[in-house]
Amino acid sequence: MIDYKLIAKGSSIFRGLSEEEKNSLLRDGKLRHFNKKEFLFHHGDKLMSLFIICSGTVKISRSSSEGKEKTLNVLTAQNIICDSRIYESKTVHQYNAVSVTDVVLLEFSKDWLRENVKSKGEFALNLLLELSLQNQRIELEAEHKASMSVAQSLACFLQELCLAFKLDPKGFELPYSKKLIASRLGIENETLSRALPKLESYGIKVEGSHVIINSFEMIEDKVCSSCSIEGDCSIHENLKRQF
Amino acid sequence: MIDYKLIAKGSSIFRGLSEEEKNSLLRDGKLRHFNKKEFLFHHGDKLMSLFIICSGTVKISRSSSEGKEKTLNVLTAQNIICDSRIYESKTVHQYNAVSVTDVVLLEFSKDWLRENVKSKGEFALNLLLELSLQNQRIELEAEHKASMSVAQSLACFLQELCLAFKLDPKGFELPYSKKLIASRLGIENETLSRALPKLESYGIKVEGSHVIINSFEMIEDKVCSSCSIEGDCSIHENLKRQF
DNA sequence: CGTCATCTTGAGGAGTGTCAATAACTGTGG
DNA sequence: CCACAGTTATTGACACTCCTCAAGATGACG
Repeated sequence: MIDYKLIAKGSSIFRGLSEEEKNSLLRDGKLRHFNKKEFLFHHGDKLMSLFIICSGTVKISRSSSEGKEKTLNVLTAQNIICDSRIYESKTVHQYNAVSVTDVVLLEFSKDWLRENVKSKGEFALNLLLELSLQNQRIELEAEHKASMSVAQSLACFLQELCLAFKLDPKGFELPYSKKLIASRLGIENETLSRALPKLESYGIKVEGSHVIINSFEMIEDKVCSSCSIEGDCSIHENLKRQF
Repeated sequence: MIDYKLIAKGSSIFRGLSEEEKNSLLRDGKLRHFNKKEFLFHHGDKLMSLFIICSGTVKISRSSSEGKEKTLNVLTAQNIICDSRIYESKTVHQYNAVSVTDVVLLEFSKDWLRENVKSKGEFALNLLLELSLQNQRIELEAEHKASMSVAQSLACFLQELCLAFKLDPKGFELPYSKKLIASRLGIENETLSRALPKLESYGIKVEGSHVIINSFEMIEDKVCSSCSIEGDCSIHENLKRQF
């Protein structure tokens, strides 16, 4: 029997809280199970809860008016699924959330969130930090997409993936399909295919779904140079927590 | 003598608070004056404060490694200038903030913010809402940039501008230069110039800096359809507060 | 072993960035 | 008030990147 609450306890939104506080907060969570390719919620559903992922992978997506589906994020254990509209008084989900694998979640109500933000100052600060990190990630991605070629974005993405999943750079399998990666990067499948051979110039070799990373220069050169002038770059820390 | 604190009191982060609370919070603000084209802070400066704009216009920008400057946002009275890294323990600014016109601000310290988040639950909720709206704006813009042509983005932008500044659609002057608009939209000046004539098909005519908007179809069709399935679209409300 | 989804490869085209030249505007000092 | 310099805006030619459509190739799975 896996202790899902123990996993959830490691989520960043509980950081710095006492054991009692964590347990008290977690007591209100409702355990939910989903099979793969199930919708956790649809765009347009009434927004009632936030979730903490205990196991599995969840895709956050939106389908545009032209029928195309854009993947906004791919989340795994200890990440929270929290539509940022939850802080508005009465709204609907802006996204779809679909399980990629089998998934276990803890569900918390909107009211639980508001109550605990008001009464627990430390918790409020954690949420503000979480939201601000999300903010930074979105901004950074927008910036990357504007200023880098597809090959560069992809190199960056693979290196982040390797760090986030703690995979062996000397050789690992892609944790999810190229189709999902393309959608996540906001490009077409064909464009992704064509970018793969170009990665050799960044010290990355991809054959099928097998990846070998010889250098992390993209992250060193690009991400860090754009995030801070000082040497103490916190982006790697943040990346690990946000994937 | 203008009462700058009265203007600041109207900022969204104080919403729902009592008069006493507002006054107590505002008591800690330090009034700052800047001439036009002055830096409020540079990318890399130690992050110490947040600001509320009392009058004037401020450009938030970042200069990329290739020396190009990207405008991330343009802010005016009652907006807050708050680098989202303020919620991290010890960091530096990620952006530059430069005054476009003469500017008056109220400055509040990072510690002031943390203390009041902890002790005033309603204030914490306001900040979470503010941050989540920022989040939504960035996401929406990224999405627009990916799915719309420059002419569409521009039409959208001008219509938002008109609403945000409460300008007369039948004829108004651009509140800031085309160069700044291009930078704000993440495009080249030349591309902006070439997009202007195309706006006629969206019911917008631009000659020099004079703009006439005959219909708001872009906002109706594009923005609202992408933000919510339900009829009660809150984006106009949000737009007005975020410009 | 056949079916369906995923992935790869090719050819063509639309849109935006780049470079360069010129025009319009702004502000300054004489 | 004008002359000048510096910025901002427009227009043209061209290159490059990515998207689209189309056809195969590969792989997963019943």
